[in-house]
Amino acid sequence: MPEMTISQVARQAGLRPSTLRYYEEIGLLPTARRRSGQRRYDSSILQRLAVIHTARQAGFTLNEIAILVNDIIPNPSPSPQWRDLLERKLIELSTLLSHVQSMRSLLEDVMRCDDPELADCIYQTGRKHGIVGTD
Amino acid sequence: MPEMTISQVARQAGLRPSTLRYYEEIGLLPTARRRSGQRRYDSSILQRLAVIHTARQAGFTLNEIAILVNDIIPNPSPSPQWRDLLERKLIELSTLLSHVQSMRSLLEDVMRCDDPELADCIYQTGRKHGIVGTD
DNA sequence: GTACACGTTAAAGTTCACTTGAAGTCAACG
DNA sequence: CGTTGACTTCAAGTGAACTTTAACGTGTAC
Repeated sequence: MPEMTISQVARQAGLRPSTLRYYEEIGLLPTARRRSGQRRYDSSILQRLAVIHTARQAGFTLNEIAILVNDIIPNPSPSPQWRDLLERKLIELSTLLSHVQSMRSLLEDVMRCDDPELADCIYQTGRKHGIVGTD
Repeated sequence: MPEMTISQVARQAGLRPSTLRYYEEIGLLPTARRRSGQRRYDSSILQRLAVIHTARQAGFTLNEIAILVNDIIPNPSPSPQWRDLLERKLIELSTLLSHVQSMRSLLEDVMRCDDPELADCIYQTGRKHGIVGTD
């Protein structure tokens, strides 16, 4: 089995070793086993870090991710309390989705201004999206 | 014309007055005109705040938003430098989009576990998304 | 055996996006 | 005229997510 050191994992995940230690410290990652004091990981950590990364990008806080991966997923607790949390988070995600989409259309509009009427086009785009005033 | 005070704007935008002062301070909002020392806004500010809000949600930093609304949109500068920035930001947005979508599908999968086999279902979902190990 | 790369912890520092607190200004009300 | 309430500025504080620093340990290479 490929035992990886902290910096190997960090390099592959695009993180710093300090970040991995920090994640472990706050309970987002399980305590890694030690080989003479040093952390050793196997490759499954990478998938887990990918999930954390995705969740981060999707606007979850580290705390929320810790709740998700430590409490909600592995616990067979029938408590409907986390259902509310997930429900709220799903709603948040869909508003986030629409915000990302409208932001993309704004940027695409601005990008499309490659004609000679650059200034005008940008100005129109700005007005369309409510960035410049309608003075 | 409806001249609004800072707290009226704040209430309507779902922000605190301190946030508006802060936005003005860092140049994200133009210096508001003063009526005997106090800021006065007209309703166009709300649209602008909405754009800022959308951009925030879409993962832009306040600094990036300031560049977008102050430099890129209103300037007829043909400098292709901001084109690169926008290009990068568009790419970021599409990866963000896919992250949001996969996060949503993860949460939806977890939510769907409302049968008697709750523990198993959650566990399967966790494995499917690489949250629990394949030990 | 000692130099060196890489690891460790604990504590303090950094950045971002605000918020809070102190001290003061201003207009309207009684 | 005084007090109330909403505003002002400026400085310091906050929380999240890390990073940096200092002092120390460990295994390999020469």
